[in-house]
Amino acid sequence: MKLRTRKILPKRFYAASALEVAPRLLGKILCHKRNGILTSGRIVEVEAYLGGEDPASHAYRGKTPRNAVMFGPGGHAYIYFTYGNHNCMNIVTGKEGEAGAVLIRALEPLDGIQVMKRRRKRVKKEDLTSGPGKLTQALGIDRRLNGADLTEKPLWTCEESPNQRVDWVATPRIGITQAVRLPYRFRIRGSKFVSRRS
DNA sequence: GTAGGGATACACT
DNA sequence: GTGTATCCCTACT
Repeated sequence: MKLRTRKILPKRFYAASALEVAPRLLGKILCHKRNGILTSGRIVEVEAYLGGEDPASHAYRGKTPRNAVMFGPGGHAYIYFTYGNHNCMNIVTGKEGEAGAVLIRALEPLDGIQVMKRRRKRVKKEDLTSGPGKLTQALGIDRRLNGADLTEKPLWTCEESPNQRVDWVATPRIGITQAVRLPYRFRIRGSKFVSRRS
């Protein structure tokens, strides 16, 4: 991986609503350093989840121990365990007290690809991070990082060039049973690394 | 197409 | 405290 200047995204990047922040996260880079090993990937697919007005959101029925960080200030990680096997990572958005988060659905692997292959027991680059449960496994992210501040190590988000243009499309979210028609899923157009389900 | 897997939330006692 | 329906999924057939 060639070294380029990567700037950590500031807190204010996450201050807007999940619907606004979600497309802006496309093209940004998610990094995790664990045991001295860096793994990272470019965000190519996300979904926005709002608060009380979004029936598909964990925050829809109000604050609980699980979803509490969704109600905190933006710029933190909301990580939960589901289906008995998988962790999913969201990025909390908005101000303290208002719920909202962006689910990271897929990445394009950048750093630590050999480590990802070992963790995933897969060799194809397209199989490493092309789904929300896959990417947390590849990057070694689990619930211990729930609530982590994304402007600091070991888990953070950054960008290579501030004004880069990203060509994206909005489509309905997937894997949910409520509010399935809302176009709250955002993908980089043409990326090979987006998730498969639809 | 579906088995697998475990946490969570909520309705009940 | 217990029962149970559900879940922002993956890997296999």
